[in-house]
Amino acid sequence: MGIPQQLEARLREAARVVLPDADTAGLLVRPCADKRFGDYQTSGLMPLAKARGLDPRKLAAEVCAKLDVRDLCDEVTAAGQGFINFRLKPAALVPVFEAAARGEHLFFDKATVPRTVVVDYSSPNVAKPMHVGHIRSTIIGDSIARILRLLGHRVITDNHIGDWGTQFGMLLLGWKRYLNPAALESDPIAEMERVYKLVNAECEKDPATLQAARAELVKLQRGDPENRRLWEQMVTLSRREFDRLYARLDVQFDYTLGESFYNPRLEPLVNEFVARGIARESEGAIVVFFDEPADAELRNYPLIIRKSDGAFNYATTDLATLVYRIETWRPDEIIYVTDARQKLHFAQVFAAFRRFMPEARVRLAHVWFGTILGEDGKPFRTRAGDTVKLADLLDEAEERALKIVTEKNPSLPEAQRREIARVVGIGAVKYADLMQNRETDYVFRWDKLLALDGNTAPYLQYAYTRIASIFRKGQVAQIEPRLVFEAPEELALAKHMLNFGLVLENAANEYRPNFICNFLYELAVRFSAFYENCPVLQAPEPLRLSRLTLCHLAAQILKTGLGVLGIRTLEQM
RNA sequence: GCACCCAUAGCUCAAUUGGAUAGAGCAUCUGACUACGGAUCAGAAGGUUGCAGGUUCGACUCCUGCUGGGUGCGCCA
Repeated sequence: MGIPQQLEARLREAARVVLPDADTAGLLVRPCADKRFGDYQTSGLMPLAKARGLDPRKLAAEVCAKLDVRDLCDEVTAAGQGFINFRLKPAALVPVFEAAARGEHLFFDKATVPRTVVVDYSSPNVAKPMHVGHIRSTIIGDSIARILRLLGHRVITDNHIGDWGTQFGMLLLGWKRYLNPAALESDPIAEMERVYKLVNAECEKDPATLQAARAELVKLQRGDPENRRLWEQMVTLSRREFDRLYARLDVQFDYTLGESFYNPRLEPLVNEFVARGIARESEGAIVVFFDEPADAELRNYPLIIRKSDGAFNYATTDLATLVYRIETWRPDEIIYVTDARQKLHFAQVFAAFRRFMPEARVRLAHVWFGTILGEDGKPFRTRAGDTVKLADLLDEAEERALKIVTEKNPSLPEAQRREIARVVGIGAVKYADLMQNRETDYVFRWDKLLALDGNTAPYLQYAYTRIASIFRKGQVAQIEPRLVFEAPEELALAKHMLNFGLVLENAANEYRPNFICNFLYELAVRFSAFYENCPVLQAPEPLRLSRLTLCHLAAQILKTGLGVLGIRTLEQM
């Protein structure tokens, strides 16, 4: 158990002595925002005092008197309106750090009760290029999956690709009429997109073309062998392109079960909804109405699960997907990572699902993120103007990084510079996206995504390489863990590391990778201060070993923390 | 029309169950390279947290109203 967790446990014990019947679940110990107060604080006694009509200062003082943390803290004080502040005793860090340096832990605990969590993210559409709009879902989803895995949970990632739907009528028609085989060879998705757009434009003017496209769709849906074959080819070609991008992004999926996978399940599902009275016919469609008090906010937003023409829509597919996941993996939780525009849709699907399987205890989370805006602050519309393809963005990022690596380190062989540029460029793009609160709208700016200075991934990677450089230069392979504190920068660095576990937990609970970015950036800032003020290799023993221990652990946290963001570290850059 | 989301420094963003004096980066200005990588560091400046009320010991955070922007709303996904 980590130090903040121990403080919290002791605090709760003391609070129970003073207030035997109190619910201490809300009694949390958190790092002090202002270090002048101490290292950790609790503000949780004030609500308890208020509920009982007690004087919060007095309560804090009483709990403080019962609090036995002499082994961990120099100073524990009741302060302000009813806070308790803790200041750690440097000696208390020694066993924790020595254990960490021996590889026994890295300042976090694995979950005692592992959960099974399905994470649904990325979900590109067949025959369309992945553009910047897919970056957030892919990167945030991947990071959430990595965080949960690090914390010891069983994670199942599933890429719910758009491989079915009405667009295939036009695609099939376009394929048959306008396909350029050579273009398909060199850039399949671009060519599929081209013929799709051609037919789409034609349909708007010419009813006959629209009719023909619909006929192709019907043939596909009825299992026509020719159309089925073409459709399979479209899916295969698209997935090959997606996989190329996922490889560049270092993103993997356990499953890629697209919408088409659920086709056989749609009709039986709708029938059961109707048979059980959850859905009913309305204006020719089959609709779920939310008339129960629990679903009051959806009262005016019914959910169509079968269209009046008999076809199913994405709500049907999402419900079938949900049921399949429950039956197949028995998850404790399912996480959907999509943009904010789908909030109502998921609220509807989740509510319909609760009616269908009220006994399911699964937690359903729609992890949404802000709309992508252009630099003018208006929504970034792919249809209207320039769509920035993800592949082009990554190319540009790597090019910029290569230029800088070549400037800084011209003596490195080109292959190595290219590899560094790849890790730095992709890392910068990911970090720029992950570091901000996912709920705020996302302004797409080349400069922001490709920035290599300031609070960016390269800054963190650079801190890591400086540490690697120390070990290289000192020819230090293994260290005997020691810990002595001389300079204030050493203590500040060490204390920060203790919070890695809290941050991982918070990031997992709130689905907010940016908490980890903040933590790592602060770690790197503290490391830089340490680096400026505390010579390592030239320090006399035992200071040298102690500083090497701090360096080693800071590097481990940087590597692991960047790792759960999907960002790699380098020994040299 | 109804619902949801957002508004924080010039710009892009943080702010850990409602907690103490709202923090970073970029840009601007001033400094620091004969210590382990200057993709760095130290410092300055920059704020009526959209407006007006309310709840609270305490509000960027919760409630109400308003302004401005965005998104969605039975047969696209």
